[in-house]
Amino acid sequence: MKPVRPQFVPEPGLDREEMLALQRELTAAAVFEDDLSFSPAEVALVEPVQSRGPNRSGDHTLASFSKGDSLTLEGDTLASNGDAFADVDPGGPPVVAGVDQAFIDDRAISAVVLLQGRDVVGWAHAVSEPPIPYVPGLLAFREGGPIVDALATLAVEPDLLVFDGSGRIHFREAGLATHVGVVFDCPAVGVAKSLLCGTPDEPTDGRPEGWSTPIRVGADDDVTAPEGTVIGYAYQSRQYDGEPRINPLYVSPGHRASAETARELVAALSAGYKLPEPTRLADRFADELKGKLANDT
DNA sequence: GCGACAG
DNA sequence: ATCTTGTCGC
Repeated sequence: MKPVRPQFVPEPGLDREEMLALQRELTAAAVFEDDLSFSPAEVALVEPVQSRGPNRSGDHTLASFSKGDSLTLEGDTLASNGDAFADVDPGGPPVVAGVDQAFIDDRAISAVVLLQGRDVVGWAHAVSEPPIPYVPGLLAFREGGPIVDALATLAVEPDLLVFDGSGRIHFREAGLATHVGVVFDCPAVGVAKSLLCGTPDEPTDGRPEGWSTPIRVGADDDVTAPEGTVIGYAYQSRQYDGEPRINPLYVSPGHRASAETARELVAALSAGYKLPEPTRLADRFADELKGKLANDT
């Protein structure tokens, strides 16, 4: 896929004010309403993808992303591979991309896994040097570039992008999911493991599986959206029966999805683990790449 | 000035 | 994000 709005690609070398300015422009282009070509029910998963047997084509194994995953090191963005897409079913369920990152010293590994229903139909990755350190509110300028590079190698257009990080739950409503979603003008949702900003309607501790509560802009919250706006949801994707101790997920719209739909999509994509399958698999993929990269270098 | 803050 | 053993439970 190609960036539809290259002017918003997070390039290195910007100072803080320029990054903030870019985020404000980006937010104006973001759509926090449903503009999807499918419904959450169409991406519903019942069981974890990795526990299934050989898929339709029979040669993908999630335990080792073994098909076409050789690493090629060249240039600043050192590697990417957008191959292995022969298995996409044109008439099948929506294609969902999960995106995550891992780090080794001063290198960032961006990993993308493509899911169509319960089939892994492709993956891609990019290795690069993070332009800036982690700064709350500026994550897209640290991880966004390599992610765009990896996504750009995809031979098919995903119907949905799922990120590990916030979307609209962000000081300027311009989290990683929103930023990259707008760059590709692709429906996107953000899935964070902790809350960046905003206020839950109710306390989130010890909630049962399936529970959720809105995240709103409170009077004391430093968020550009009007007070009272629902910018996301706390969603309990998994919980233990006995002593509840799993924290909820913080789901928010990235682009072209409402907060409610973002929550429903994440619920439909969850299959027994805390993280929804796309993000969980991307996380595993990133770890695997990290291991291979640690040796070779 | 102090605090709080995705990954 | 990353550094990491054992441990409780299905």
